[in-house]
Amino acid sequence: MRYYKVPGETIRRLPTYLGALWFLLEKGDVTVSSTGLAEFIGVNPWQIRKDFSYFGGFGKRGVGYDIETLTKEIKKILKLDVIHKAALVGVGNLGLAVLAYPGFKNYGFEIAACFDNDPKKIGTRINGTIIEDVSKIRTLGKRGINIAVLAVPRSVAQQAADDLIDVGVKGILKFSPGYITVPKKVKVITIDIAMAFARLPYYMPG
Amino acid sequence: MRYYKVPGETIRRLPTYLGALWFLLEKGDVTVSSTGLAEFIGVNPWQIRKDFSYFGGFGKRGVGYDIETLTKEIKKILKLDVIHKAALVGVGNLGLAVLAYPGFKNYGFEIAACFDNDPKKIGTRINGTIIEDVSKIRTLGKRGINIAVLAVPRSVAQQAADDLIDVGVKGILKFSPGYITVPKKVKVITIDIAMAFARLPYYMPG
DNA sequence: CATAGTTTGTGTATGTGAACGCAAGTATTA
DNA sequence: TAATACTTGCGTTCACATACACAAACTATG
Repeated sequence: MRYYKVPGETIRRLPTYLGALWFLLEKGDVTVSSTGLAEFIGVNPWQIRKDFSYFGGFGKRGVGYDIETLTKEIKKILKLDVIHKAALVGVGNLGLAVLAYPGFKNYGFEIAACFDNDPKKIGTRINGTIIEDVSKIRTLGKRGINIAVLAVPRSVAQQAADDLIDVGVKGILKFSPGYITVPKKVKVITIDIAMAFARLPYYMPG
Repeated sequence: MRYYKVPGETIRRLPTYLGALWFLLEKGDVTVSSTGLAEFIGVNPWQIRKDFSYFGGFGKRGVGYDIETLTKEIKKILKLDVIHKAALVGVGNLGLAVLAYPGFKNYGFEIAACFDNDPKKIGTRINGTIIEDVSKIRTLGKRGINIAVLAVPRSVAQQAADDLIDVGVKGILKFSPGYITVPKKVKVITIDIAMAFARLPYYMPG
């Protein structure tokens, strides 16, 4: 492991590789070449090899990559080799979709707490977790949760984020549009669906 | 307008600017400087000026940018100055969230058709549109719809995309994980929630 | 054991985007 | 009108990411 200076783009691609590897593993494959993996994902083979080389290289020349080993190594790099407990704030349509999303478990995430401010929802059980009042966010610190999914309207996103950070949350996946201010040591990744959508017409012919 | 060679990253940022401008307009502001807009969004002022300069520059030196004019210009660049009818394929949790998402209208999108393969859902009305059987996708061509949101499981994503492209869809916003093959003239933007999530632990301290 | 055929790992060239600085234009004030 | 303060537009420099080529390492085969 060199970890010398890993490009952000490489980190962005690692989860993609992971997803593809699971698929191949399920299919019964044992090893895969950079070429095979590349055309499965839709990128160039040398891109894949270069990405892995930042961490020392996981393959065997003349053979390829052992899928199981490679999976483990990538998980280790991304710190996904331990279970991460996450909290969901905002159990609206989007929040429900997140709860039902099958992909999270694969990556080692477990939604261990849900919060909402709608009295009608509070107390109901969904997917095995009881929806709590947002005021209970401050109990999170003791529950070993340091990741949160923010699926609330823009107007309350900053407040919710502040509360989460207060109790030790270090990473936030935010679905609300707009910019929020957070301390440097907190990582926020924003998915703005409408904004992704808005780029489509530009690239469409006609 | 020079349109000489616009970086993809610039196009990626334009919707963000649009979102911020709406907010400022609602607040009652009339003009905004690159510095003001920058700190509102969380980027550098020269980034914003550079981005606009690719299109010829919309501001007035010593004053700033007229918010209303700027909004119109950005919409024109992104081809958002006309209403785009879109189809939703897959009315699961995520599909419902998309339907309920308030942001789309702002950008000029209208979900004009919904499809699912669940007999229990077909025929029911949601947000003003009736859910149709996926076999009805082939009627889309006559309805002037050339954009689609794909919120189906990975296993049927390729098939659904093929069907959509057959009837003239040119742009797809895909939520399913995995890679799909499409003709060059079709633009696919993928949002893989789990994958975005998977990057978080890497950037978190501890 | 030698040879042919694969496939990785990585140094380098090329391309693309971000950061910066500054001239040029605009408003304001005296 | 002149001077000052402000803000844009854009050329240039620097940093990062991709594309590529090729030596090194491994397998298979006769």
